[in-house]
Order: sequence, then C-alpha cells, then structure tokens
Amino acid sequence: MTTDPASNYSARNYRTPDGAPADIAIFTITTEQRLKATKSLPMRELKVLLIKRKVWPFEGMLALPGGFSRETESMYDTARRELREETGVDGVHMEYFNVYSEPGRDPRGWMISHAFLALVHEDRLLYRKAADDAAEVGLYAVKEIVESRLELAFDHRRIMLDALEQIRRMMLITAIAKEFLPEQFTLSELYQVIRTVVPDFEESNFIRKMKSTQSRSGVLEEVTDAMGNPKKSNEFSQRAAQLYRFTGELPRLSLYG
Amino acid sequence: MTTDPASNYSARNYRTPDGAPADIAIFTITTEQRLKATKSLPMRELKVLLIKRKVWPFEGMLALPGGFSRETESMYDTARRELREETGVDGVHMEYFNVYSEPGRDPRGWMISHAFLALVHEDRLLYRKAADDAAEVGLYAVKEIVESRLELAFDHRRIMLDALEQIRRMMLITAIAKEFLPEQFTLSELYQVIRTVVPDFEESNFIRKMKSTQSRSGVLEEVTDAMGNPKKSNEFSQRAAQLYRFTGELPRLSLYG
DNA sequence: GTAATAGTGTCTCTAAGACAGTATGTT
DNA sequence: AACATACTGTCTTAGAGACACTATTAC
Repeated sequence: MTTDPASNYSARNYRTPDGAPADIAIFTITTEQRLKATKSLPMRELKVLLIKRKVWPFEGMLALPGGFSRETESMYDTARRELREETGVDGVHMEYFNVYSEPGRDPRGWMISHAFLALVHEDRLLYRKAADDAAEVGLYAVKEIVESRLELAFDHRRIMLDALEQIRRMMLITAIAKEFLPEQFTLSELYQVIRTVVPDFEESNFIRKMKSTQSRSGVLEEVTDAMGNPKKSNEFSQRAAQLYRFTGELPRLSLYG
Repeated sequence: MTTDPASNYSARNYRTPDGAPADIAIFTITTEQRLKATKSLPMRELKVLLIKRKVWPFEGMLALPGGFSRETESMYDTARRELREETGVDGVHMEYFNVYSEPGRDPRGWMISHAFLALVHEDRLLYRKAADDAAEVGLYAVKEIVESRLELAFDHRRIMLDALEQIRRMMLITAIAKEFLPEQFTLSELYQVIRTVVPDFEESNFIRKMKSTQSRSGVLEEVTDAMGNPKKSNEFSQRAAQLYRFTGELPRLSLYG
C-alpha cells in the first residue's frame, strides 16, 4: 500500500501504459444463391473480417483490425476511425464488449486492448480496402477458424471467440438480427439468420410461433402497404410470404415472468 | 492516415495514456427489521459504496472506489486489489461492464477508466475501512443519489447510473439475485430482492408462478432435507414457507421461443 | 407435375392471470 | 382474535408443441 497521498494520483511517479488500442471483430453473413435453385433461400455463412499483418509483431499472421487510441478521442471514436481507415467500413452497428489486459499480451509493451464487435450487412463490405499496416483484408468463415485451431496475432483468437459468444447470446435476447437483414424480411430469412449465428437454435414451429402476436413480444410486426393490406414477397419462394420488420421496441425478457 | 509503417506500433512516437484506472461500483442491499413487526419481512434498500475523496482532484467529493492499474496485473486484478485496499472487501462477485475514455474526463491527464460492478451481500461489508486517499467509506442509498442529482467526482455519477442500469437488466435475465440472498431463501425474499433492484417489476402472482416447474426454467429448485421432504422456514412468517435455492444452471432466455 | 417455400387444422397439454378463499402459528 | 405471510381453488384465455395437411406458383 502507498503512503504518499500524492502517489495515488500523480501518474508521473508510475509506469504508464504504452498504448490503448481498440480492436474490432466485424461479423457479417454472406449469402450465396444455390445453383440448382428455382426460387429458394440462399446459403448463408457467418464470416469475420481479418487483416493479414504486414509488420512486426506477428508479421504475416491474421489479426483483427484495430489501432491505437489518441488523446483527443474516446475509445469508441478510435474503434470507428480504425475501422474506417483499415477496412473502409463505416456507419455500422458497433459496440464495446471487453478489455484485454493480461500482462505480456503484446510484445510491444504494456498495451490494454479494448475490444468492439460490429455487425454488418454484407452489402456494406463491398468497398473494403487494406491500409498501410495491413497486407490484406478478407472475410473468413467463423466455423473454419474455430475448427482449424488457426492461431491469430496477439490474443486475437480469444477476443474473436469471446465476441462470437457475445453475438450468440445477443442474437437470442436482443433484436440484433436486424443488422444482418434488410429492413423487411420473411420469417424464413429471420430463422436462417438466427441459425447461421446460433446453430443450436432449433424451432420446428418457428414461423407459426412468430405469427402468434404474443410470442413476437412487440418486437416484430407485419408490414402492410398504404391500404393496410399485408405486404408479401415471393423473392425466395413460389408462394408469397408475409414480410416482417423489427418495431424498434426493446425486448423485455425475464426469468421471473 | 500514417505513412510510416513503424508509426503504427512504435508507441514511443505517440502520446501514451497517463494511466488506466479501474473503478468499482459496489452494490449491496441492506435489510432492516421493521419495528412493529411480529414475524415479518425486513425493509430492504439498494445501496452503493462510495468514498469521500481526501485529495485533489475533486477533494471532498464522493467517488467510486478505484485506482490505477500496474504493468504486472490485468484490469480485473487491479479492480480486485483496489477494492481490497480501499474498502477491505474481497472475494465478491465482480464483473467488468464498460470503459470510460472521453477526453477531459480526468484533470490529471489522459485516463482511460475501466468500470466494474460488484454485488455483495450485506454481511460481507462489515469489515470495510478507508485507505489513505479516501477519508471515508460509506453506503449511500441509490434512490437518494439518483433523485438528489448529487454530483460525484469525475464522471462517476454517469458510471454509477450505467452500472445501475446494468444490474437492473441482469437481475431479470441472470441469476445474480443470489448475490444478495442467503444460499436458501423463500420466494417472498427473492421477490423482495428483485423489487428492491427493479422497482418496476410487479408480479401479483409471483409465488404461484415460480412454483410452476416450467416457470423456474431449471434455475430455481426446492430445498429438501435428507429424507427428501420439503424444507421450510418460518423466519419471516407464522406459516412456514418453502425454501428455494439457485441450481447454478444458466438461464436460457430467448425472444424467439 | 414437381419443387420449394408458406402456411393452416387439429389436437393435447400446460401456463398466465385474476382473485377470492383457506392455512399457519405467534402475539 | 388479529396479524402477516403462505399458500390453494377455480375459472378463463391462450400459447407450445407435434405433425399431417393444404396453398401458391415458377419451372
């Protein structure tokens, strides 16, 4: 314990961090038309955006995009700026989820990393690019990374796995599925998106259940046209399906009723 | 954008943070016997632990306990150490919930603060104390702080309010109520604890609902004695009430069934 | 017709929600 | 007997869950 009262606030007396980076795990769901398809739902796959490092440390390895915070910006600002600079992605849903501060996690020194996760609709990733410290920007199938035990730079594998766990949790209790969907969508699309993120989620009667007003909890609503008639789409099927949208209302779940 | 590849990892070229503090919002629920009571449930109140600052900056104001991280420890280690040093509290449920990094939030310099919240049973706070940079440690009613618009040091009012919002959310979707309860408790106690944290929570039929096996979601279970008979308590009532405990199973809630 | 998705019909089981009534045992 | 908590009885409404069945329409 310290005895000098000044020592507790005068940072000059202490070693200070060598940097406060933000790292961002950006997830998207890619869609691919099935070849033999007449009208059918596309194949979907959960992907994470990684860059190949061009410089020491971990040169040549895959890493999450990110970079150092500046004195004049908040961590959220940092994450947003780095995302834009490194990948050309901006204006997407991004949230902070954890700090990584184990001593020795970065060979460059004492680096306290702030991890964000972002959810992006595939279309918004079209203009992505690589910045000067990254050789390459690419989308990698989450399933491959998890199963291959592929190592990422720093502790980024752990960060990515934590981010994945977090979006799986959020997918079921918040309305984030909307980040992967168009504004209006069919219940089959919604079900597909949920299953793509949370493979264990199985609901044989999903559509029927969601059609019961109570089950939607006010979070989903049917889309109607100007005359108040139900609006349908036959993009993915012969028979047209009712379109839904998220209301914007916050889901209120409870263990206790 | 930078053009020198080295500039992105060589922190020496950049201003680095002046410190990375951890601040901890410790909540407890105090119980007080009602005076006129025969056997009755106690009054409960949600309190937060604050210290009165002895030194610049914000000398004399109330603040969350906390302090600076060291190079040899993780943020969680820091929070735990500061909690022990400043308040004598250790071994409690504590979790990280946000980072506070707005420029100018600390007059001592560029300080990126990491906020934890802790939930403590009243009994564990008996041995608390004040350390050298804190004049005083005390429990303050959350309701008073929220309603009085009392300012805290730094941005600690905001941090405290964010922590409060977080425990309200968690109270309903996780089993954290157990941090405020003995291992075995009656459903009335549980209901009281929930209501103390989340005043809006009203369930007229709470006990009946929880007695239905489905509603408990496997998270609550009845306590039985060695012979398998239901174990009851008449601590708070004339008629003995069934005791329950948390199973340790994780609640699985979902918007979508 | 076939394929692919989008539903509906029907049944059983059980929870939800309201609210009045009963149970227990100390004071 | 009064009190404070702990239930139970009873009724209505409605979701859950399973699964077979029908609907739509491009091809």
